[in-house]
Amino acid sequence: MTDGALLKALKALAHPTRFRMVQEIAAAGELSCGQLGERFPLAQPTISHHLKLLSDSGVLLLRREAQHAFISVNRPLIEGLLGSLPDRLAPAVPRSRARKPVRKAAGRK
Amino acid sequence: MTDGALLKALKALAHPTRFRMVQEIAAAGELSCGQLGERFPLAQPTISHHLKLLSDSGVLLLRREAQHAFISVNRPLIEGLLGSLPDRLAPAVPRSRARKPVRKAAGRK
DNA sequence: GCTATTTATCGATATATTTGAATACATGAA
DNA sequence: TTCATGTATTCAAATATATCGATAAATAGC
Repeated sequence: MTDGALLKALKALAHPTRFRMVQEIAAAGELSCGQLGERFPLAQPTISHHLKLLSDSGVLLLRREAQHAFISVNRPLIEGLLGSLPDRLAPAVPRSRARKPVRKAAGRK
Repeated sequence: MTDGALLKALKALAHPTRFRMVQEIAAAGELSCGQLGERFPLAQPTISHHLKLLSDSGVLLLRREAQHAFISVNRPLIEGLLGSLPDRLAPAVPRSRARKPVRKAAGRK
């Protein structure tokens, strides 16, 4: 996979309101949009917009029930994709030129 | 520490050009601004601006020598601060209400 | 059907970010 | 000092993002 998905998630998280939204939801387990909105001094359309960015990037999950939308954090993505950030950004030291090929699996493509 | 520094680093990384800049520098070990600039179809002031954001956030380190500036990645920050992202965002499951207080250190505040 | 509730979308405005041309700054060499 | 090189800053324009009021859409209850 390319870095596209990771970049999208980073972009979604790189805003103080959205970052905190994820923290609140993680702490609560699951919240409705309205319940989340009560915790921020922002208009409802603004909350809705931020939630859209977060779920479009995969950071949050939406569960729909009647006219409610319940949101939770996508833990696998947070631990997997975001956890891989250091490695994707700056893979351990590639040293001069790998001391031994370590038998790379058959070569790329 | 608050999440301020982390947010700043995320913001710096959440741009395709800057993300790739860090990758290039990580792969090369150390590059001058000019050498880095050759790898991107952007004007020199633009490169300089992106590098400023990245070093202001601590992701890159600048070493100055004569009229050159050599840049490298701040690996401790990448592994430490960025590595802590999943935990800072969504600290492991707080379960219903902690099965046993585990003796919380004296209570908050 | 109508009404209330909850969330999403549209449209406009305010603010922030990205970009590059021109220019300044810093340093080494002549 | 003057010139050349490499990097930073200033300024302005283009683009993107954040915000909110108004309104739409979906749905439950009547």
